[in-house]
Amino acid sequence: MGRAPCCDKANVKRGPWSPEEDQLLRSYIEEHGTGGNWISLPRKAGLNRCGKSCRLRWLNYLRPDIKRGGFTDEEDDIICSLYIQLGSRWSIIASHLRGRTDNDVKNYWNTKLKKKLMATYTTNQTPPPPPPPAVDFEVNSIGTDSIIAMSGKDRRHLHSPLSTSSSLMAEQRDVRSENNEQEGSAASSTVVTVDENSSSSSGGGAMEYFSWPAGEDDMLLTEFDMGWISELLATPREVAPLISHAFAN
DNA sequence: AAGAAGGACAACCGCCCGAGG
DNA sequence: TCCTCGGGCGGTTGTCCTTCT
Repeated sequence: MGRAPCCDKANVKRGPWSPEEDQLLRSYIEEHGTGGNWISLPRKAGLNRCGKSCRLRWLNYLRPDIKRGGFTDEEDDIICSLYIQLGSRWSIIASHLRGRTDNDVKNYWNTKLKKKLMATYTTNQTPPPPPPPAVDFEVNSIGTDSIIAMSGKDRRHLHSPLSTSSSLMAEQRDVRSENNEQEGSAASSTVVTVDENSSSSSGGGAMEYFSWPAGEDDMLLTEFDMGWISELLATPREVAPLISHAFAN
C-alpha cells in the first residue's frame, strides 16, 4: 500500500499562481511565518493549494531575498566548480549563491551553462573524449569516509550531517591531497581505491581514474584527455575531466 | 504575417529521509 | 521497532515567450 498523498489533488488548484494567490501567501507568511507546517498553511492562509506547492512558490519566487536577472560570470564559475565537486546537488550549489534558488540554478545549468560549455568545446574543434574503455576496475565497498567514491544513489545518504558542501569538499580534498603527496601532482597517473576503513591510492599505468560523485558511472581518462579538457576549459587539470562527464549526460 | 521551433523558467511529481508517535 | 507524516530534494514536464523561416 502506498502512502497517502499530501493533499487531495482533485480538490486543490494547480498550475500557474495568480497575483491574488501570491498576495495571500505572501501576506500570510509575513504575518505568521510558515509555522513549520506547510501542509496546513494553505488552509490557514485561505488558499486552495497543496502545501508543497505553497512551499515551492514561496521559496522559488515570493521570498524577499530572491535575486532576479541573469547569472554573472562569477556565478557561472561557482556553479561549474561546485557541480564538478558535488554533482547535481542543486540546493547546496544554490546555497553558495546569494539570492539564487536551487530551481534557478538547475534550470540555468540545464538550459544555458551546459550548452555554453559545449559550445566552447565545439568552437575549439577539440576532439571529444572517447567513451570510458571497459577495464577491469573495481571500487571496493563504500566506507563512511569515502564520499568521493559514492554512486549517485548513495548520495542521498549524505543529506545530513555530512551533506554540507564544506565537509564534502573537505573530504574530497583530503583524498586528493593524499594522492598528490604520493604521486607528486594531480596530473600523475593515479588509481584511487576506496575500502571500508581508509582511502588509499596506488600508482599506475597510462590511465587516470576519477570517481564521479553525482553519477552512476566512474570514468577513466588518458593523459591526452586530461590535456585537452584542461586547456579547453581553462580548468585545473585535477578537476577538468569531471566536466566532460556532464557533457555525456 | 503566420506558423514552427527553440528557449526559459515555473510548477509538478515521486522519492528519500528524519522526526515523532 | 515500526509506521506515518511532513519537509526537502532532484528530475521532469508544461506553458509562455521569443526567434526563425
